[in-house]
Amino acid sequence: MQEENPSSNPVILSSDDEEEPIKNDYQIVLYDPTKANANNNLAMAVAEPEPDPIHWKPPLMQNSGGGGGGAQRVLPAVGSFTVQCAMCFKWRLIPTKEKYEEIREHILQQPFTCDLAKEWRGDICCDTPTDIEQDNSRLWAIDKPNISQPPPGWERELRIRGEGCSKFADVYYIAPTGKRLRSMVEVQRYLLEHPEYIMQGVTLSQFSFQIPKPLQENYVRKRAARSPMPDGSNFGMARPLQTIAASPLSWAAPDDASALQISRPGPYGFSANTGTPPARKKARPSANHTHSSIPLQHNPHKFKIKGPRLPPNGVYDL
DNA sequence: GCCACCGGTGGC
DNA sequence: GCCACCGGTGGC
Repeated sequence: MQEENPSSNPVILSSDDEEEPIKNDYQIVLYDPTKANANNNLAMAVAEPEPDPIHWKPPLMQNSGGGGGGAQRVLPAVGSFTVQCAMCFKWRLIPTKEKYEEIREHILQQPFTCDLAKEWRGDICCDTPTDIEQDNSRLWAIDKPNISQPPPGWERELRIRGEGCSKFADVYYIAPTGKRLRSMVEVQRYLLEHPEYIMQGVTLSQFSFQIPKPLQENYVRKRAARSPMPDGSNFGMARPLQTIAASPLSWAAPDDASALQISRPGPYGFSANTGTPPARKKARPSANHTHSSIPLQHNPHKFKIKGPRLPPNGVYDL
């Protein structure tokens, strides 16, 4: 495993070939040209190449509906998708989101290679120059592998949050009725209320709310420490107060080069060079690298949900 | 009033 | 630190 890059640059740099393209064999990467009308890949890059949180200003918002609480930040839409060839490590743009989801669904079992791109680009092969260089002009994020395609008629929507937010992105599923669902619990509830989908064969295993991981270090604001007092109290505060005068980022976590595990593939890391997942304090069943099937898929009819806000037995029947 | 977006929390 | 979930809120 190569050392992580302490700078804020993406780790997979130096474009292509020679310079060992890094540990990630066939990572899927979403990249985001950071703004609308960026239908087209090339160098849209409205974004400042240098992340500068202090002076960062949201680009003009081309209104997409309601606002959020607090400071408004732009949510760039993912404009394009790219997948790395497992043979030559070059990036290949995937023409549609649907195609991308199709590839992603079985990426572990069926690694992507340039050959597969012949389907939409007949003349392509591993000798063809890379479609896109990894540089600072775009926001790069490593997606999770083996996410089911949404059921027919449903859409999986990924919304990237602005820099400095507490999370990188949100996943929503849009039901055929237009209803937006934002968690497994909500999907569960919705399916129970609309048994027709269950009759059609829709199961929870077809949903995943996993989000990609940004390569840019510190894109996501780090969470303040909990319960700093020895006695467990927190001076009555759940977190540091963010005053109006303070920059939203002024109390962000201090610079910390050690916080860079962003450069690795996610918990499901599909880095063929290492074959090892990032070290975790505790191996969680669903994050176990040794079995590569989709989490939740083992028993499509019974889905055990972790977490506090659950039915008493923690098990939903579908 | 709706809902898109963001923050925060508990658990691991 | 990451994940899953969901409440709050402000713009529309």
